[in-house]
Amino acid sequence: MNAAADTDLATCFAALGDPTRFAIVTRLMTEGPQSAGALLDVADISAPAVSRHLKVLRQAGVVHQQVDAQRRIYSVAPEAVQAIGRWSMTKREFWEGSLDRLATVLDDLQAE
Amino acid sequence: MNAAADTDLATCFAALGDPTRFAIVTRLMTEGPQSAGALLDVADISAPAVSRHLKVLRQAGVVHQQVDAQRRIYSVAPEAVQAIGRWSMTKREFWEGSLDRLATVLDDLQAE
DNA sequence: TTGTTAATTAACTATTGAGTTATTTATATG
DNA sequence: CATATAAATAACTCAATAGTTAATTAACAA
Repeated sequence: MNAAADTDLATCFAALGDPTRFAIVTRLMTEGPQSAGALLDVADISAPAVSRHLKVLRQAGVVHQQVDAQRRIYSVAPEAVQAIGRWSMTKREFWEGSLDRLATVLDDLQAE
Repeated sequence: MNAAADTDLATCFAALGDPTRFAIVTRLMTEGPQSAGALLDVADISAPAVSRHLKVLRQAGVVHQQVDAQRRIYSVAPEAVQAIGRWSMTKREFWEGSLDRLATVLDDLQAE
């Protein structure tokens, strides 16, 4: 809601705006936490390139890093995805005529 | 849900990732639709710069343009904000233990 | 110790992107 | 018609970013 939170959100969007990083985050969400090396095939790029993308995501607070011996295990930060959802929801008057219809959207999601 | 939709979402995130563009979108949502000229003071930049930001937002589907004589009136595209919200919601298992708690979050939002 | 694996950092290149001023397009108005 | 207003496009500069290969750091294993 405040200026600082908005800045963080824009940073978050910027991090997710890169196709490779979006693919990394999608992969981590659908397949669960994995190492930097396991993420190498999300795009046809080198290990250092993936490493730098992960650094951007980490600094934006989109992913968390967990050390396991030589491996670094990455996972999606729930708070980040939640923050994006909250942003959309607080602006919902722009995509919904009334709060009543929100239930319908949620019902649709459950039906998927 | 499909690959094309994901690409669009990443484009959307990229558009919102720039601080100036995020400010433009926030302004349009809180104050309602307005002309390119009226948006000039969202940042200390020239009119052509604002114009180009609006073009990026329009091409990403984040804003709509409406012609009114010489003026171009811009407004936030509800579908874009909704799409972002849906993305977050479909991934909610990463930020919520169960669907039950979703109601609590929505209650919090209503209480704001 | 020595070698292997995992990942990051360093150094560099090429492209993209955001900004500028000047110009063009289009509409309204004296 | 001539001029003013509104916005976009053109042409350009500079900084940021995404990619590369080579080198470094760190932990495990023979």
